[in-house]
Amino acid sequence: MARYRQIDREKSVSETRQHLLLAAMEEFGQKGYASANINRISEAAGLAKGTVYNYFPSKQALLLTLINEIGADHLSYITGQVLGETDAIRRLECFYTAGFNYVEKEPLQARFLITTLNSAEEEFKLAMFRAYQSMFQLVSDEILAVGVSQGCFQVTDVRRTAALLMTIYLGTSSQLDQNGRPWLDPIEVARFVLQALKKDS
Amino acid sequence: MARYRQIDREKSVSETRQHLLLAAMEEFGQKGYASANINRISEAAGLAKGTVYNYFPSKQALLLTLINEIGADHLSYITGQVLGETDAIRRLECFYTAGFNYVEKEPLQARFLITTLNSAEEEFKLAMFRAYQSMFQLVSDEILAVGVSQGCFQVTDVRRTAALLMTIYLGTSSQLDQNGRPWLDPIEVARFVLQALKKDS
Amino acid sequence: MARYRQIDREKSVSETRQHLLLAAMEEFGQKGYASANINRISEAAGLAKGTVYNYFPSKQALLLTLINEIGADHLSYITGQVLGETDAIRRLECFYTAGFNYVEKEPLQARFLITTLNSAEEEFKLAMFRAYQSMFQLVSDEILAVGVSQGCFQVTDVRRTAALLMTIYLGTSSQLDQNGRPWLDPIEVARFVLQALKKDS
Amino acid sequence: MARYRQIDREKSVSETRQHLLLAAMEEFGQKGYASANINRISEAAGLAKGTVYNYFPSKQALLLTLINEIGADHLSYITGQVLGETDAIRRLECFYTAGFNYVEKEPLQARFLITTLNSAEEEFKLAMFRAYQSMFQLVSDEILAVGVSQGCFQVTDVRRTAALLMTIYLGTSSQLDQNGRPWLDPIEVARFVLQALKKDS
DNA sequence: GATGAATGAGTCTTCATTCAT
DNA sequence: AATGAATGAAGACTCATTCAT
Repeated sequence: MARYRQIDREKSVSETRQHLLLAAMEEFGQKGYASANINRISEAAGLAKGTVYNYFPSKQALLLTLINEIGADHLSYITGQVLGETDAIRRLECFYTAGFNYVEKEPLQARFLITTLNSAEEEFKLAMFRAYQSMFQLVSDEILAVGVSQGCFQVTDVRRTAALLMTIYLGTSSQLDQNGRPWLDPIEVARFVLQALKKDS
Repeated sequence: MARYRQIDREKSVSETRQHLLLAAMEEFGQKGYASANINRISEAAGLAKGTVYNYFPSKQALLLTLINEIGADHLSYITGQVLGETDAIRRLECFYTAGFNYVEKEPLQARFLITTLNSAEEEFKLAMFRAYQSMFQLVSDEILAVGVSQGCFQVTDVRRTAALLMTIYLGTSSQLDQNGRPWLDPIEVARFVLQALKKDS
Repeated sequence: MARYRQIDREKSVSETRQHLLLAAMEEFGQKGYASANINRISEAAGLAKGTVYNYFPSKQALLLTLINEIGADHLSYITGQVLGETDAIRRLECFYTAGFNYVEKEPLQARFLITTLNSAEEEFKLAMFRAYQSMFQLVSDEILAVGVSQGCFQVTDVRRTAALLMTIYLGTSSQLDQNGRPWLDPIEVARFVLQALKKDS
Repeated sequence: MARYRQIDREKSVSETRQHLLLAAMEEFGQKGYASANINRISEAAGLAKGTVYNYFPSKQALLLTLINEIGADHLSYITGQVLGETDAIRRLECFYTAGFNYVEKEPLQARFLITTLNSAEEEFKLAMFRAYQSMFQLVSDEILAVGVSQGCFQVTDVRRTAALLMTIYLGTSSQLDQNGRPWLDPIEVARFVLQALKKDS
């Protein structure tokens, strides 16, 4: 019963998987989990309806895979840049700059992450939080705590402040203009935050 | 076949409408638009399946009505309190305090607003933005601009800063703990923001 | 979106339910659980595809309902007739006669019961056994035990013998000819069994 | 893309076929035709998904092959033992004993046969009947007719009685306990039947 | 012969919506 | 106004089968 389309045979299994993940990322990012359509994902990846299920056992599993893979990508992108600096102030600037860069460089990934983070489904929100635990650590341990010990930040509660900084990052970086580019400026945001954190002299 | 409930007839039309809106608010707030279920809403309102359609022409219209009604409620709550103050700094504090109070006082409304604001469906996000236009005006005209003219805030771009303050409000007030109460403290948040805005002297 | 067929409004809810059960009985009886098609059932009942789900929450629940309802019907039919006799020999004859009559009178029910009893799905077989527990009791307590105490049967193990008699009933009554009528004769079967049970004098 | 397993090449074509038949027998025996899964069969046989189709043109053909092969095996096992006896009474005892032995010795085969015989699909039931034609002949010609001519059985209708004896065999031998062993005792069953058949003296 | 990725028809199930009562 | 039975489009998922390698 199975009739083959003129398959480009240069497409390897892992490439197909990547195409599916890409298509799924777009679909989930655009529609959210509940409205995402699995058949559309297969077809957007150039495959037949049921083919996603050769790669992922369920819609849910597909989303969870994406959360982990893209979350890790996002994280390593930001972590890499932040830890490239030693000065806490530069690290904080870098956090916002890298974060906004990610949105510009990988708008689909960014959109997916924001949509999923804001998803109404508790389960996926939780998975996102788990995936972002390390980013929270980054902000609290490698930026705030370092800034305090370097004497440039004044922070009463590191965890709450870290939560605030992440909230600001997530909120501002997801405000996009018509063209899907961030509307605010990471430098401005960083300046705002630094002003709030800086030690009164 | 339709038999009337022998219900005390004190339930007026507008009360029924309110029950529906209440039930819908909970459902949409909990599940999001796509996963919300119209039957569940009817039943939670103590009505039969089809009755919602006597009040609202579609699921979509129901949500849009809610966005406008609850948005307006939220807005007037905050506006009322903010404009009760004259000092810009007090207004800003009041903005965050009132905002957080709203979440504690009307958790269902707040949850609905957050969920809808974060909804994946562009249409509803837009409706929310329209409904929140006035809140944006409040922050930029009645808080920031006033603070600048009172000489206590230093702001380079009022609109962007207003966007930032609203982002901070929306982000922080939606971080709830296990019990559904805000995790961060509005005073702390206000202090953070004031620190960032205050004029170097 | 719902467009109505020219509904015969004389059809009450419970009639619809009965139509569905009837259609389901035929479908399950003919195809077995796994191959039965829920949409076909709705349509055979003169309803639209999804309508079964207004009456039964799932394919499985529909089958279980049938097992219980038809099982009880079958049981009461046979029990009624058997207990109408007092003599154990007459009761045994009556057991087979009534059983075969049921097959002729209610061929669809009978077919459903046989198919389900032989179903490959453990779950449904179990439900059938539960539903038939009482028939087993009937054979062992009201036929065999009575026959022993009346001195006309000689039985070493009542339970095993009851199992054998039920096996014979189920096996012979499900052997149908081209026209769907039992091929063997209940009287003959009863004579065979009586011969095997009768006390050597 | 196809890489050969570095498997010792002692596995001949016919061995592979046997593995497939074995795996299929288990699957069909456990799940029935409709719920049986061809992929699971391939995998249980240690082969890739598509490989079944090098041996059998379709799921259906695979089942039909099994019916014939296992039916023949079953038949020859029983026939061999029955015809080893000359006395009709011994033959009848032997029929049940051998039959029950088969269930204990080859539980998978037996389960397959029972499941298929009870299958809801007419087609397969028919194939089973064809495969069992000879067993029916055995009972009627080599047991009953012989018994009659030896003067030890009294039978009015040989064909119907043969059908009854087979029904009893199939019904009793498929009643298994928790451990998958026959619950009834072939000797008891044979005694029951002999009692029913024996000539009144 | 063996492989397994791809196919796509088919099935259960959900649910917004309609409308006769 | 309220009811709720009926509708049917839509979507997640299964799986027998094909065929390029």
